[in-house]
Amino acid sequence: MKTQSIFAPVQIGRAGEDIALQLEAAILGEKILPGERLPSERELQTQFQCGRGVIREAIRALKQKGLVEIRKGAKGGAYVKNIEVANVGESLALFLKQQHVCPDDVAEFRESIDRDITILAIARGSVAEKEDLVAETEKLLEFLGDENLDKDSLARQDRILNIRLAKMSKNPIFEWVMEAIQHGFSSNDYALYDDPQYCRKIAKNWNVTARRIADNDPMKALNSISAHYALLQKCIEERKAQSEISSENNKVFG
Amino acid sequence: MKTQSIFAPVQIGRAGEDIALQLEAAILGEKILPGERLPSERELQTQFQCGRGVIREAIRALKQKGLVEIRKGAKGGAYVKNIEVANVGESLALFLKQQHVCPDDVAEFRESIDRDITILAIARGSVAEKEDLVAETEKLLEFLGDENLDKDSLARQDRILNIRLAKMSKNPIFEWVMEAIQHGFSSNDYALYDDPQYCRKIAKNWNVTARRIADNDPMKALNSISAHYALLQKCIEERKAQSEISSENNKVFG
DNA sequence: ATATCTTGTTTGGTAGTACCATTTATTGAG
DNA sequence: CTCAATAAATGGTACTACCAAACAAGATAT
Repeated sequence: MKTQSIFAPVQIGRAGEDIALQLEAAILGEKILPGERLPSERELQTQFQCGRGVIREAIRALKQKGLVEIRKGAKGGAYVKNIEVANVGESLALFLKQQHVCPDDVAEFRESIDRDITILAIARGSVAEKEDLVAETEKLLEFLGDENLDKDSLARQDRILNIRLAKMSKNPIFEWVMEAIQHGFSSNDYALYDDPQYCRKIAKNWNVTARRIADNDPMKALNSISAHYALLQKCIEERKAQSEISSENNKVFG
Repeated sequence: MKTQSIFAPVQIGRAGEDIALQLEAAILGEKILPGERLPSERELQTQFQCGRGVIREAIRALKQKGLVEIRKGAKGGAYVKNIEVANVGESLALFLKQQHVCPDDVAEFRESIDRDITILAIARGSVAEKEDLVAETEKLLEFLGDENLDKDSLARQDRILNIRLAKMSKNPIFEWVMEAIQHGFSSNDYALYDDPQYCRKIAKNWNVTARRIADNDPMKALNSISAHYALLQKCIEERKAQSEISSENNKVFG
């Protein structure tokens, strides 16, 4: 029960954000290392001299940012963890969704990035990595041989290839961007794998590209990359033409 | 107010997350448009049949994602807004910080993106835009002429130039990536502007690059871009050598 | 009649309590 | 020693009460 003197420090408004910032600073400043846990909510409540709700909101913010993982029960609490690319990807995906980004722009961007990555991968990837990449593309061809074309498997394998190639650039940012873009915009590729014809072409193209990378032939590899996206563009266009009829508006909550 | 039928009550654990997802879906599904507001916390409390704390946490999550903006007072509440690149940038910045991404990698990535953008900008930018870009670079040179080198002004102008160039690519994704990267990693550029010598070189380089873009000379323009990042790399290295001393460890909780 | 002040209402922000569900640690029976 | 019952720690939820800010409408002064 403090009588509000005029000199009283203003704790007004947004205490939760303050606390969140302090905790975030502590984590980023590595005062609390990944694997360790923050004090319990009730403990923080006494340390910060505030209600538990405020603490909860602060911790929730950290959780949303991917800085901590929350566990229940005894020995539970907010455990500091390493941020995963998925978090950034989610953020980007949300953004792309809300902005109604046109698929062509995404494809164009991906092609540019892919070309950049390919150049770096040829220059920096080890022989083993390059051979591995070729092997993975051959897995893709195998999937294709199966009778029941499993769309999910194909999409997953495509994703693996992209990430593996990105890793070979030895620059984590390219890897991140690739993950984020894939996370945010896999729908187009998915559509691509709906059509068995495109499917075959894409798989073959991947294989050729990988071989050219293994052969350290940048120019031809870039050609393959461009061909890949030319296919994707074509597929997008066809799909656009088709889906101009079906414009469903399903209400989610009724 | 006939918003009642939109949301469904929740029973099982993690009610807060459920609610956050429902609200998010409503926003992304454009049931609630930007500029409009969600029902008040107390209203949602009755609609979802739960405590107000849960509602608050859900709304806070939306706020953290940048989906809503919260205002106090009458006519206050959670107003839906368009997600800004800043949100993606923040998320990225956090990631880069915690992962200790090395500045060289960031510079390399930026150079790649810049080159991609430049090609597109030459191909798609209007004559007016190109001349405008040159004019902006000359502003940079003017700043340089002033006695009191205002670091902030220079950094801001540099940022403006990057964004303007990105805009000329006519692909919003490049623009966003550029914004995100700048937001997440401006410190290096800042360091660059600390040194008047680099400052002058960079400004001159910008001007040359802009002219080459205006002249529709891709190869020479790319050369300038590479020169720009060579300067940045050099600056980063020098800085790295200097700052190998400062390492403070302050404990927060005791 | 217009401008300004006062008051009331709405709404988010915070504090606090109580209770539940889950997880881990401890204890006691066999 | 093993395993089940119990206790303790901790997040999850509900509810209440009050504060602070923003806005609206009415009352008052000029």
